[in-house]
Amino acid sequence: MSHTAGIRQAQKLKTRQTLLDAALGLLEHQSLSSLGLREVTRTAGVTPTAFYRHFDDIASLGVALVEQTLGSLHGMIGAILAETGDSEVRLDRSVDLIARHVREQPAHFRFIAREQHGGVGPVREAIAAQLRLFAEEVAAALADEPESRGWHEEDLLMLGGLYVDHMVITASAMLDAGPDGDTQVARTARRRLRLVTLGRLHWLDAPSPDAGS
Amino acid sequence: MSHTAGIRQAQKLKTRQTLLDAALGLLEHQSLSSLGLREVTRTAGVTPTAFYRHFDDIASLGVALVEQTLGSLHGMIGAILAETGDSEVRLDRSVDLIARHVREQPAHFRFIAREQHGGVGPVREAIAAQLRLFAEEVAAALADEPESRGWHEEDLLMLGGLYVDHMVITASAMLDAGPDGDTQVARTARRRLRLVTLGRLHWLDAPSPDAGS
DNA sequence: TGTACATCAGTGAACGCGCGTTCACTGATGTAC
DNA sequence: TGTACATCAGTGAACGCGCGTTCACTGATGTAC
Repeated sequence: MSHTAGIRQAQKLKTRQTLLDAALGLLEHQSLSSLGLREVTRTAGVTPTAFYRHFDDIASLGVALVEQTLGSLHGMIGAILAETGDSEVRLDRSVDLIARHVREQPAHFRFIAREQHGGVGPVREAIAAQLRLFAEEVAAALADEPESRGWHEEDLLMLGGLYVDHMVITASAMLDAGPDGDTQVARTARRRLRLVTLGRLHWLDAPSPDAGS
Repeated sequence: MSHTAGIRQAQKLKTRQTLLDAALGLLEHQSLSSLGLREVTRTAGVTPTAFYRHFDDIASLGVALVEQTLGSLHGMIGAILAETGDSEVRLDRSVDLIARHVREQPAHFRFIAREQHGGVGPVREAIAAQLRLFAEEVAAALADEPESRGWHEEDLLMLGGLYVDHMVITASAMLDAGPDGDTQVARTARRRLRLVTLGRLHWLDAPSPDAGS
């Protein structure tokens, strides 16, 4: 049986997490492809060889980091989608929520923004897959709203992707702006969202050019 | 005087360009921060030490690459903005133009997308500065259109930035999709642009929440 | 035009260094009886 | 509960390798007279 904690297993997981945390910290000022195995283990306080007990190489540590990092953001997406009330208020709250998360865990957002188009293939693919899931989640939530009556599924997915991409862009812009520029970035982000929302409300007014083909 | 070609200077510029081209080629499959000086000179066919006759280090080669790469894209922005006619047609043409440029010089777009949030500070800043310029160019062009009557300058800049960001996102998505997925990406990109354009047309219908403060 | 000297882009050898990976190991944890 | 053996997370020494950077150099190009 294995219902006990398992001291060995617990220690192993702890070391693994230490390695992931060390890597995430280092990645705040460099990209994954320039991150060294020895650099990570040095920061984590373990021997270089210990690394191989947990990951094949830096790339697979990167993939694990993607899953952990974007997993922690699922809660955020949920919170945004659960918002109700006036659309203007919801919009403000969404931007505030992103801003708060970015301030609370900047390293996570920095990592995703940096590696989304970075030099490590498997990591890029892992991020793309997760963001696609997010877009689908958002699309599904949008589908339940009255404003989405009559929308094609493809268009809902397009809109979901638009929102997710803008979430990433906004987060990244906030990181670049620093704590002082936050307000201005949030202000612009809110306007962009408002414009997209306006487009959404008038989507069905316009004839769809390729509806018949 | 120096109105003559200057054989020495011409040769130096040629070598410099060879280094830049070699680097751009290598950057198709890795990021700048993992690019080695020796790797570049080996590909360019010169001695490692020759590198220092042209650049202080890899980072400053990166900055030079940004200027050259985004310089070549100014023409594209101009071409898109010069389009006239039905808004639906303009929109299609814009996406086609991006698609063509991405197919013709994938390495340039890949480099910008990758290093926009990459690990090399000076390069990140150079890209951000250039994209800001692009956004201002677009905003200025939008200001001349009848649809922009009554718009605040700040909102025009917001819209310009929105278009530029989407250009980058679209280009990046096309690179990821490869030649087969191009059509689908272009299709989604067109819909996103249409939605943004719809939002634009109804921007002044809605009351601006912070107009009075 | 011809000569004598200066410049300087690119060379080639050399350096010290940190890297990723291997290997045999140690000792705490887990398991069978 | 106690003992004897198995497992395996983490150690520490060692390796070969490519890196960025230095230095004195060479020889074609540029310049002054």
